[in-house]
Amino acid sequence: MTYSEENYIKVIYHLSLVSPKGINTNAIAGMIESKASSVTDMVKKLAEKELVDYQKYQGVTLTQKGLHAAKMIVRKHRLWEVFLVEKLAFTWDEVHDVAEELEHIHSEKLINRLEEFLGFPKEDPHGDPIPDRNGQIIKVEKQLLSDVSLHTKVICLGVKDSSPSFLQYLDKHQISLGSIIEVVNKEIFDMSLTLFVNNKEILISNKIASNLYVKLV
Amino acid sequence: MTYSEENYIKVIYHLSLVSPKGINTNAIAGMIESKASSVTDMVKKLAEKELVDYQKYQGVTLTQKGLHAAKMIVRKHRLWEVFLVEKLAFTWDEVHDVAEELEHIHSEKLINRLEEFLGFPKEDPHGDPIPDRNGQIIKVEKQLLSDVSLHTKVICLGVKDSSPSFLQYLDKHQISLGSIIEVVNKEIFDMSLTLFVNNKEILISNKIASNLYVKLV
DNA sequence: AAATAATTTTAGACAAAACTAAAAAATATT
DNA sequence: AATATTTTTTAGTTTTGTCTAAAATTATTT
Repeated sequence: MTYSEENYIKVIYHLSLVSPKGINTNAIAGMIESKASSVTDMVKKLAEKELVDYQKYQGVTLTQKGLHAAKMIVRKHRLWEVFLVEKLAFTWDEVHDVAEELEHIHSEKLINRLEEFLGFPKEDPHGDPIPDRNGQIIKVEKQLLSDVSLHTKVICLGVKDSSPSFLQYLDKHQISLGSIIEVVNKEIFDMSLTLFVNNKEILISNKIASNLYVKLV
Repeated sequence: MTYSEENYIKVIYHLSLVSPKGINTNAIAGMIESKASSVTDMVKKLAEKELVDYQKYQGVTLTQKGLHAAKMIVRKHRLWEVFLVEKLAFTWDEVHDVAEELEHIHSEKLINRLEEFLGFPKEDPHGDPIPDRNGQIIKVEKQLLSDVSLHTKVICLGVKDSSPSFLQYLDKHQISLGSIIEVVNKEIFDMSLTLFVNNKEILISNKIASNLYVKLV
């Protein structure tokens, strides 16, 4: 598989998680930052390689083979992100572009050894699950911090939005994966929250709260 | 710089270390495993980018800019090799192909952080020097084990030949970078050596000895 | 249901990086 | 020095992945 093919497969995978029907040409073009005609060309090639099912004008879906390939790319991306953050002290917002390149390194031995070296992490620094070597994904039932009821203690699992400005905001307020958060107050007027984190009280807007995934206890 | 351009620059660099004149088209083609005509094409492009000096029929030499680019690629290759061996338990003979891919990851921050994480190593697992972030290379005066005189203690620095069969031989006999070796006996007839390594005596042929770099003490 | 709008595909073109085959230049040989 | 050989370059294709512009199809609106 070429660099470009891998990117298409990855994008189709991410889009199918959101809408499980056939993925449209334009949606793919938007993500890849290319044109619809380029997507049609590539999709035909992927169909010939039996990585996707494709019928003219009906969009594409991944085959079993394509799904597995996609998961392996996501696995690599997320394991490299863990490496960058945990071992090389990258911040949340710095990892994505580098991982975008590293995910294309072709060596199963490398990625399996890396996984072992990192202690078989189950999630990446954004809280997204890391597929295991068979493509199995363990899902944690997570909810948005904005939906948590008053006086509940939760643990931070990840983010919904992963734009640099948001990730930098979290860094600044020392909220990271695994942070223990208690909802101390909810303001009815603007739905802002008062949290107890790191032995301090901090105030966050509803927009922040509705982009943070957490789970109970 | 594209993947392919980087490979050409790297090969030209390695060839210029051996013969410091203009590097011929055929030599490059041999290393890249391509054809002379392809090399001519690429060399023209590199000349336009001012990475090499090129005159028809006279071979190429790296410019300052090209030399620096080459050293940065070699730096990445060798740092990744150290990572693979020291952190992911790859053996000497397994690292090259993977490092060949990893050397093309474009992130200065990544490679500088990796260098720090590895403790600023000065040599890769084959004993070859690692250029620092400015392209500076520290050369250690090394000699071949076959040239060491009797009853001398030396430390293993690297290999001359790096074919898998040789590297596997060394692994099997537990000779690695940093191994302390004493030459206990030299057989005049076939120039084979008896070594004292790891508290054991082992016998090695002259061919082995003349492919191992060592330094005194 | 016809007309309009949006999406998708086709057709043809281009740039990068490789190739083959033939021409040109440099080396080597007699 | 003339000829033969090797090396290098040119010219013309090919493949991969992209593009624009036009045609075909599907979706939406009146």
